[in-house]
Amino acid sequence: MASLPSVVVGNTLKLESEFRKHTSTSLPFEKRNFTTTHLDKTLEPVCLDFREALSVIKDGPNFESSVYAMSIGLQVHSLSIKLGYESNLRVTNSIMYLYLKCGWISDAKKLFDGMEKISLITWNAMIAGHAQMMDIAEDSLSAHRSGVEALNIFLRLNRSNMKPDIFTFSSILTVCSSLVALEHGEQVHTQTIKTGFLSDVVVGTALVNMYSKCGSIKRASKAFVEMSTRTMISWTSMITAFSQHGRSQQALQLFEDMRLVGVRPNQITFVGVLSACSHAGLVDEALNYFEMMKKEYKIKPVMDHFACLIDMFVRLGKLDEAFEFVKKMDFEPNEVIWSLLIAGCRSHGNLELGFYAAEQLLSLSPKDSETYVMLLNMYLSAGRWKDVSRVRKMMRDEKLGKLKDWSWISIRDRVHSFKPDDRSCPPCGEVDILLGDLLEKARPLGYESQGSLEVTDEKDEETTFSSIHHSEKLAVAFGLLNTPNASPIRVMKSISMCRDCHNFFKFISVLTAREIIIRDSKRLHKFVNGHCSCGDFGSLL
DNA sequence: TTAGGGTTAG
Repeated sequence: MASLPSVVVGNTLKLESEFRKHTSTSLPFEKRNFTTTHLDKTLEPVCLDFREALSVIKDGPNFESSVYAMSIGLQVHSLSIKLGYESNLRVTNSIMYLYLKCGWISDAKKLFDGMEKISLITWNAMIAGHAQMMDIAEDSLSAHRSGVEALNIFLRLNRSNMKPDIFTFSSILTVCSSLVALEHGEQVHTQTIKTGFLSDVVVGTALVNMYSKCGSIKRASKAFVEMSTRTMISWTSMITAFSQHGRSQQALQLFEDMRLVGVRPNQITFVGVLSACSHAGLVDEALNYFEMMKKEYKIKPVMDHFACLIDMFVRLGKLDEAFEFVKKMDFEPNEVIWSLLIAGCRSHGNLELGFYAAEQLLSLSPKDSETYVMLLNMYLSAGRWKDVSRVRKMMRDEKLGKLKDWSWISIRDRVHSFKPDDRSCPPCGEVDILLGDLLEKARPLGYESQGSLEVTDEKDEETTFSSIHHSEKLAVAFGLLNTPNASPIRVMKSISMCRDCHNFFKFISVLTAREIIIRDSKRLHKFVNGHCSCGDFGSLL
């Protein structure tokens, strides 16, 4: 293998500093003084040490800058071919990571398919790259597709003559968590035991996270206890896991244990801690930890921390205090903060504050379909027709269509998808019969179908209709029919659950004596014996 | 001497 050019004509550092200058700014993307021509000029005299240049590009702090970095990446790629490094695995693998990180999936595939020889790192790049695609995907649908593709690549790797390593395992476990694919995750767990890679702290942490995200707090906790070493991230994962499962006391206890053994928490740890307080309505504790974070650990609060605190006040119905906190922030509230307040105002009947928050939210020109639908529902139920048509017009202007309601359930080696308007998906007859049957049984127990508001894309008018065919209902029914009695049902959903479905699953969990775990676009819902781990709060459509 | 992996609220 030819060695890489270590003598740099021009200056790699120059490229680095230019790149940093344009990406570390807090200016909104469109206001940055940043042009490709400018970068071309920077790049021109640079005959690169490819690794260094690429690592600079890949570490771009956000998606937009990464996309811009592609203009450099492409040039580096073609330069690498011109200079004869096409078959240099280190170079090619780096370029693969770059493409995948920037979301250029087809280019990565083209590169992968065209490579004469590949190494384990190439496989790992493809898997980790698809895993990261899940995070930057525009919607849950494409995120899900990336995840499934990552699983397929992992299967292909297993069938090849190469063996996965710690990097493969940690990536694929993350994919399993995002897909709520417990059975795949369990298989990977077994593999990590057989290969001895489970002792790796990153693999162990990924395993904790996988079990938690798949709804099994018991096994997450077991995996955590069995780790021989733990990093701050391992502790944070477990704290967050307890918090997400509504086990606030355990989350806080674990945080104290973490401090006791001298592991320093970070910003993300405190998000877990504060959200645990929020779930349990522990106002004093939350405020104490907030102070501790600032004073003892010198961690600057970010929007996420405020969101936890505001969420806490909103849950308790203390809307004025929530608003006070919003005013106290050093920065402008974002879409999430206003949405929290609006949801709170709706459930606690404080419409005036809700309308005020809605105006603030609209002035941020949100791009998220779900936000618009939430606003639309709010105005509709208040009979504010002027506002209804205003929001509709904004949605038209933003070219936002109907919410894409998809759900997935992973059973054994297969992932099954469901969408409400597709009556051709898996055996629909049986699913319909079961749903009808459950509906009949739920009514005497007190279930009332509420119907739900939805926005149609073509006719530009809302219709109220039964939510009986919402995708997660189909997926859960399919799961009930195709898994052993008493085993939990795990479903992933592309958008927020609606109130009606949320209510319905409580009854189903009683009627079928099953745990029903649904991860929607917002959070984890675990229905056990008529109750949901979200405490019936949270942004339901 | 190596390109690569794990944690964030609603």
